[in-house]
Amino acid sequence: MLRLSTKGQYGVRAMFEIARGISRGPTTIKEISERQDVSVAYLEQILNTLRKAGLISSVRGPGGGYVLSRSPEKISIGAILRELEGPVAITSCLDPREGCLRVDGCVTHLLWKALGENIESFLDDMTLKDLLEGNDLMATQRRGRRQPEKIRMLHKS
Amino acid sequence: MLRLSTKGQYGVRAMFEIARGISRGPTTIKEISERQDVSVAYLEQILNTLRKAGLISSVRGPGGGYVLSRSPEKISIGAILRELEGPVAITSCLDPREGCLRVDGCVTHLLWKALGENIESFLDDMTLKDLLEGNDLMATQRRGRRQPEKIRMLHKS
DNA sequence: TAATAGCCGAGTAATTCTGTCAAGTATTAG
DNA sequence: CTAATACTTGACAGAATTACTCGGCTATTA
Repeated sequence: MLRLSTKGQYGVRAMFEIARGISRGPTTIKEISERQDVSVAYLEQILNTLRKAGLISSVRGPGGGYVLSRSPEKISIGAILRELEGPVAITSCLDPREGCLRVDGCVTHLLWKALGENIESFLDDMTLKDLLEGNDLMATQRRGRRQPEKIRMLHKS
Repeated sequence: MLRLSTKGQYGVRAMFEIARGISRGPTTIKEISERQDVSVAYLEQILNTLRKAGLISSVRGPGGGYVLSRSPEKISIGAILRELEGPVAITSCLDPREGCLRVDGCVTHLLWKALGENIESFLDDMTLKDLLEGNDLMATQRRGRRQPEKIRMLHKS
């Protein structure tokens, strides 16, 4: 229940790769493809959407690739997913692009709305920076470093 | 993004109708169909699943219908949805019925897991009783009654 | 000017969703 | 006992969505 499409998942993983490569300059589709095991053709489609949305920008020609349009802590997971999969909308009723006929007097409507807001605030609060820190942590956790705030939650299990 | 299937939605609405009809005895599929505007044939499928799961029980023959197997506050929305749509699993990786190859060292895995747990606790905490109270509230809210706890959240907008 | 790298639109196979349909079985009122 | 009521079950099918692929193009730079 409530599954995310591969497009959204791959999109987040691609953005993570671009963020991770910041110091090395633009990251190519080919690199992302190899590191995240997603086809080049599919990534083209995904990254194109994200570029048009202004989350990343591209550099063409040799030495080119993709770079983040702003710093990792300013790019939320929610922002990425919204571009690739549309707004959080548990039911079609709650999709601003569709609309609902029987809103009034519908308890379940309120229920789904509250759930949607819950999810959205989770996703909007989590950023690429958090993913980067979570990744650092996983790589070094045996050495007992200080754990970044939000990532601790990600590690309770 | 993250849409619930109609099966799950109708299932919750059907359970709400059965809960609402408690004082009148068994609720028939036909009644649910009329009140919630869902076809009888589709409801048969849905209610059958819920019956096999032990959430409702059926009474056959004239005067029959469906009744809750336990009291409304003991039936969570999460329990209903899990029967109709399987466990919360943002990605196939997190579906216990499937499994994941690349769990280790995958930050996004932790992210989706945390989101899933968040959603699940929301759904497991919300029960049919809350829906009933929310409904009462909507019917009488102009008269300034005391608002049940959880429903207040459902009314912040 | 050739190689690199992104840009773009169309198309398609597979899967999932959203139901319908037909033919039962159990129960009870009369 | 029988007719009407209601739930039970399995199969199936059309529509929509997903998850991609493919072919050809444009921009940049070494």
